[in-house]
Amino acid sequence: MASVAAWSIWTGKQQPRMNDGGPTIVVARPPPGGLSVVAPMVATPPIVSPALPSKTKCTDCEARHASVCDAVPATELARLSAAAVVATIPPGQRFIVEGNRAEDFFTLTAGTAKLLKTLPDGRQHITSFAGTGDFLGLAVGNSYAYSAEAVDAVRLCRFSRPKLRRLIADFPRMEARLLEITRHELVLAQEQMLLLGCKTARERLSSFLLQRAGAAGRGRAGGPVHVPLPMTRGDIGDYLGLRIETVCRMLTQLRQDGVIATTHVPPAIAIRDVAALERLAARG
Amino acid sequence: MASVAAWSIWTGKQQPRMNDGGPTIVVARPPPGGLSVVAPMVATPPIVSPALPSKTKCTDCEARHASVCDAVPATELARLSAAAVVATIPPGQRFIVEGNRAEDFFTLTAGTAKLLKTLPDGRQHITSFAGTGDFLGLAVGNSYAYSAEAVDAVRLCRFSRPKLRRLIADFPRMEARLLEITRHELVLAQEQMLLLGCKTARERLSSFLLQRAGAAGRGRAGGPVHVPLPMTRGDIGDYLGLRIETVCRMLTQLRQDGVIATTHVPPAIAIRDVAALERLAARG
DNA sequence: CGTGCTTTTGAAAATCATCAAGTATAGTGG
DNA sequence: CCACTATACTTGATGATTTTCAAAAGCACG
Repeated sequence: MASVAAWSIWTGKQQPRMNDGGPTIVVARPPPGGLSVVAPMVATPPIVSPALPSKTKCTDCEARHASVCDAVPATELARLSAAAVVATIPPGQRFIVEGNRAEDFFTLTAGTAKLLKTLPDGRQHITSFAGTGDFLGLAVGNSYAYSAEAVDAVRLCRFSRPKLRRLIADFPRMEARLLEITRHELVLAQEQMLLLGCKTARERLSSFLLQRAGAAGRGRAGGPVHVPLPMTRGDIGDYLGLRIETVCRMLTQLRQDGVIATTHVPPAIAIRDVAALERLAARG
Repeated sequence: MASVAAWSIWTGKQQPRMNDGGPTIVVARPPPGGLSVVAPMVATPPIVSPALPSKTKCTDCEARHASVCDAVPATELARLSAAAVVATIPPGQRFIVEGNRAEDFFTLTAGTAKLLKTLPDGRQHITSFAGTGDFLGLAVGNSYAYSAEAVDAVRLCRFSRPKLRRLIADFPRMEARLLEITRHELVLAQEQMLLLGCKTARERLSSFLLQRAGAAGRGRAGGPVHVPLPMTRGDIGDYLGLRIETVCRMLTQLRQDGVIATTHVPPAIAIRDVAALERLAARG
């Protein structure tokens, strides 16, 4: 369930720069919504940490067992809380910028974020949607390997690189957990490559909906499966290698075939015929 | 340089089944070439270990520093040699079958292998081409996550799961190295997703050739860059999400534009205008 | 009740896939 | 040494899926 997109904590300077107070910028109120599509590579990602007080306790965190934090013994959670800074990111805000220095790592505790890579001319591809428990901050060398942007309201814990390194040194199980999670992430990436390389538009959409259904929790037997879809059609397209219009058309088709039903508020779809969708996901 | 596609040594039964003599089948001579396209999921992968004697020493291995074996101190290489079984795989032979029990892990010491995932209806996607130093055997649970097939003559070292686990226990740096390599693999996978999701056929081909040029060693300054291409056009298509005919046409186009030249023997291309190819890889 | 954004639908265009055929290369056996 | 076969590669013609361009419809917000 918990996927990672983790991090190169050890890469780069072997000698950790300790007194690293950090250039992380904390902004009270970000420019509302408007983010240019073409990533402003120069912008330092503003981190918002309003509303929720930082003193939220790890002991109460419902994301704990789904995340890397699970590797910290319950008796030591105070250590973890001390190292983490809780923040809330408003929808649309980019909190990791590909190519920027990787100073921080994040664990999502609520909401959904999209992880994306951008081509020089502005085309972009969403490599995954991160949810509760996911660990973010994969870096190549000292730079983030991808950008991350809040889809809906996101709550997360921020760990500075030195503090995370320290935690891992103190709790070696964290390293094993990161490796495990990374392996899983790699398997998912390979499956996504299979989808992008082989599948038709309808197969992609069907696979995506089933994947979301799985991520949304164990599908209860019987009735229609309810699947939240906080991301836009454009996001879905960027994730599946399709244009927004194609996503729309395929959803319309599935709706007309009675396989799914859609709701605007909350943004979601209901899978009315799981078997049919599975058939479509595999054989078009 | 060394990529991994590594593997869930710890996943599954925590209790390692020690006296696991192993069902690994060793065949002196495999059926020549002919492998059905649709993977026979039932077949146990035959491992061929002819010609080269198993007593090849790790001390002499030119792949050592590019691989996970680099984590074993030079003074302890005898331990490593004792754990490894050297084998040679003839072109076309599948030595890892997706879905089969993951009993062994492999380090390539020579040649090129293709790692692929197959859809129930036979469509397949090559997730990567593995070369010297690469570590193979990524598993989900106890089953291999992908198949692997020799492209040209492949030499590799085979480690049984228990023996590798033991090595890692004895040389903890191996675990760190595996993590590092896996991170790198994940970054590459994300870049491939970007390619598959966004790029046009010509951009894909150009990117691929540049990638191969990089894998083939640091391009020397000046003259045309020589890039070995041991895989078939069909393989390239399966890797790039294109059909074989499209691969051909794009290569022809690049040739006619004077950007590359091709040779049949040895199978390779020469990049005559690196800058032009880079332009094509980014902006079509 | 406009304004702005996302979603949806339609029609035309384009890229890439499919179908088909022909060429080249290597290996085999007469 | 040369047919003969098998495989890989190449090219052409056609077609289909998906993209692009365009516009309208549905909602949210002030």
